[in-house]
Amino acid sequence: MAGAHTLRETERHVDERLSGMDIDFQAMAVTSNLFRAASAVRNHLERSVLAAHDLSWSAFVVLWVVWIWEDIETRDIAAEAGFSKATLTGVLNTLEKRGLSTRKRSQDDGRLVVVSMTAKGRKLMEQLFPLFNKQEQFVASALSANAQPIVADGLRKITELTEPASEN
Amino acid sequence: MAGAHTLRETERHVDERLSGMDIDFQAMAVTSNLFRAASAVRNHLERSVLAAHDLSWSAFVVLWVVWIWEDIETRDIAAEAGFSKATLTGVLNTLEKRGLSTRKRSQDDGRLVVVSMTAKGRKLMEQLFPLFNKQEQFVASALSANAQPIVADGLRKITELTEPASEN
DNA sequence: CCTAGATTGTTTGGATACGAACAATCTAGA
DNA sequence: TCTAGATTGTTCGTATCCAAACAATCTAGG
Repeated sequence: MAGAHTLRETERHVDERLSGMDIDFQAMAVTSNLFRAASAVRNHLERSVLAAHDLSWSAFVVLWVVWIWEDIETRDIAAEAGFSKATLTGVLNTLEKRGLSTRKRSQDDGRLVVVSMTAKGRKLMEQLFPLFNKQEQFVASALSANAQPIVADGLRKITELTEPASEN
Repeated sequence: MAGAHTLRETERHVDERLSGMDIDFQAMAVTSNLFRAASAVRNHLERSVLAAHDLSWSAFVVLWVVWIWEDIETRDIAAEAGFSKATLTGVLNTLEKRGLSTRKRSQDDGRLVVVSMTAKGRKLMEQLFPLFNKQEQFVASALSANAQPIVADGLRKITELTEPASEN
């Protein structure tokens, strides 16, 4: 990541390059920092927590959603986790092969599939999530106690504004 | 995305599910909102700006970096854009095929490759980036004028804390 | 009861991304 | 000068991800 230029160097260079144009630099800083932060944090969490358990990022996200909601329909997992149902099919195959989750057809509606965790999967999450949260704490420690809720709130508002109504 | 549950519903459900454990909920909110926001914003920008020009996200990022830095070495592009040099090779092939950028070997060091934009690529960015920035402005409008620099700053600090020293 | 349309999960085909191996090139030390 | 090791961009194999097409199932309207 980091590379040859610091964040500040880059921002300064960008300012110069776009000086003639009518650009909202503050808005640009918000989005570009958003992507760099998300990518850096994801990498950090993958390396510090997930790699040791050979879990991909999306596998962990699905595991998390299922753990939280318990007996959740796949269409809801996809919506909650934030990727397509095609992708979800593959991830669920992997988790099932590893004995971490199971699928069963809904009795009410034959089109639906309900996912639930195995005891093994639950045990894994009970062990894994505290470690994960410790690293989340490390990430958040970059912010002052005052700034933390402002940032979390701001990100939530951004999500609500830009997230499409539904569908995947 | 959005799905069956609102963000608030989810947070409440999570709170209940983890009530017994020693979890830093504030830190969890920061990171989980970070990922949802990044994904939602990326989708929004892809659909509202990039799709019309048939540009992938990473193609646009590379184009942006080259546009800003002008005659940049590929190793620096990869670092700046945030993905591996293997990925960069593919993206540069695509951009070159479309006549948006060119590669040439460095004269000082035969291992290095220097990338620069074509006139066509420059024209595209001059047309495209203001539209892109308009949407960035829309994204940032989710935040109050006070909150914008706090969020941008917070994200920068998170990046600096979690980004590995270098290497890709 | 029947059927056209809607909904859901899976499959398919193609795009995107990365680590490891590789060839070309540079550099430091004898 | 010569050579072992380091650095760089590309290739290769593999994993991940998505949109579109598809089959199974449900639902609304006659």
